Amino acid sequence: MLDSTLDSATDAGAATQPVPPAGVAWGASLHGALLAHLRDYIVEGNLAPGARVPERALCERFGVSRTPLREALKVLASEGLIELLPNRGARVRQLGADEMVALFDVMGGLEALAGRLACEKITESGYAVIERLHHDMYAAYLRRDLHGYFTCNQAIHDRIVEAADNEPLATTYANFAGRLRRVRYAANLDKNRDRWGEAMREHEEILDALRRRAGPELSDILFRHLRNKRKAAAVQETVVQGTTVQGTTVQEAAVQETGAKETAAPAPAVG
Amino acid sequence: MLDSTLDSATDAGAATQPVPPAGVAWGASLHGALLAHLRDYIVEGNLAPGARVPERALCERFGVSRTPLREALKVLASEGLIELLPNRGARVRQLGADEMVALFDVMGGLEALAGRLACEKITESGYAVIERLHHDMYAAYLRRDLHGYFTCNQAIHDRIVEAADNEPLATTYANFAGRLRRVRYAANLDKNRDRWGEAMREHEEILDALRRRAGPELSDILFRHLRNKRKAAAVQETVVQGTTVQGTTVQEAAVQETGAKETAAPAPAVG
DNA sequence: GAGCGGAAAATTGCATTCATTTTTGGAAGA
DNA sequence: TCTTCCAAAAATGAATGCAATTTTCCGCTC
Repeated sequence: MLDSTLDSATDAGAATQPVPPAGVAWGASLHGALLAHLRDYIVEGNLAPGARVPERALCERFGVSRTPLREALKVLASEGLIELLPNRGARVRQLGADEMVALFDVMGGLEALAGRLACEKITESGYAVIERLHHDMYAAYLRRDLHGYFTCNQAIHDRIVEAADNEPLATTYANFAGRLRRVRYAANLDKNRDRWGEAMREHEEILDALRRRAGPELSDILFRHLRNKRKAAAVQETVVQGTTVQGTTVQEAAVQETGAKETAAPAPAVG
Repeated sequence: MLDSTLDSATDAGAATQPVPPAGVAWGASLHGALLAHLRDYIVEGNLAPGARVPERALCERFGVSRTPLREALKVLASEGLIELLPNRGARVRQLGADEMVALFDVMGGLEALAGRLACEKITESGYAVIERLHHDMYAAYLRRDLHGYFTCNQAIHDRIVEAADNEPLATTYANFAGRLRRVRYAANLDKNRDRWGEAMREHEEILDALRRRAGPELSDILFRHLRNKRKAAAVQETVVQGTTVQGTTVQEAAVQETGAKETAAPAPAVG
């Protein structure tokens, strides 16, 4: 059975990969549960980027034999989270700057699609929820509450994807979000007030287009929004180790292989 | 029944999944090779939709033991090609009408993204290739050459994705293309001349927008193009059994579980 | 003839085992 | 001291084995 130490490994309100990849009850089987746990384990940054994935150790940690673990590794490799080297096992995928740009663009394309579909399908109450989140976010912006801002921001984007009501889209979105999860942004909004204001204005446009159900327009805005987000973010891949955030807890920063250090709570996204 | 002129339209220039999912040399390992073979085997329709995936038989067919085969099945499940039922093995995923619509929309979103990125990155010579394909396609249209039309059409879309120069996008695109591969269209262009002309006009717009490097515009056109394609296609999921094309080799035909048999060739895409 | 147990057979899921490759560690030599 | 080489140890990739679940099939009952 799976070790209880992993139970708390899941992140706060993040869209890691909650969507069953194929409309199937994956969580039921040992394979599905192990896969989810292992994915979280890696996405959370418990393994340094570029580091080998230690089969033996993970087998003990998760209390399974190598067979199901290796199956999970193959799947994670197909998700792009790790890479398999012939006869050398698996390594945690390390993102170069260009790969990161590519992933960001795909995220932009997926959000653009989500926005367009959301305009077609969202209900009035669904819109109301997003509108309220938007106002909450604006309030957080006014009082310079980064954490509150981030939370609302992510919730808005997640709601848009949800409103698109497209299962493969949601799954794919979650996959790419997970891949980019370990990427932190050096230039967060503290140091980049201009971007913060700009992002806030973009969100005004987003809400407005959504209100008018202007699909193509919202689509375009969302893509540019993601583009600007990337451009504003001086990228830096870091490793967060130790206790994971659950609500209000603060993470410890542990340096691994990179000299980079991030003391504050994660600033997962700007914008 | 479908016209016999479409016989070879199956894997004309199709983008099944040639892109290595993670920039790794997958083909080198047995796992990678088996995965590719098995994916093709299913995508080609050798297993009926909804049918059980016979582990034992496939092990013999591919000459491997169950361990690597099961690993491949897990990956294919994560790709959405098959589904895993706890203690009941794998089944070939069967697409309902709504799921098909969802997949088509994602394809539209991915092509829209590809078009936008292509406008940013395509070279003049890259554009020239697409332009030539476009003219070839138009010629095929004029002489009512469905096969030629399909081939050029698919090549154009593939080239756009290629021009986007985004590896995760290409991989994801190939994945969804594979999922939709078994979906055939009852209302092909023979019976739907209106759609054919409309599709041709849309492609004129596509080329024009690409020539002007009008990213957002091309993005929008491509999404609508895919939408129209779906709407025009009376959908019907079929099983192609029997001879599969593998280079020049011809595989044996084996009827499995469904009496359904389709001798004529697939009409993979319209427009 | 249709519906219903129930045991045998097949299948699945996972652990274990084995051959091969890679990595490690240290001794020998420059 | 640094490099090179080689054997031991570890790790990987795949096959096999085994318990548990599911499916099949045959006889029985209604």
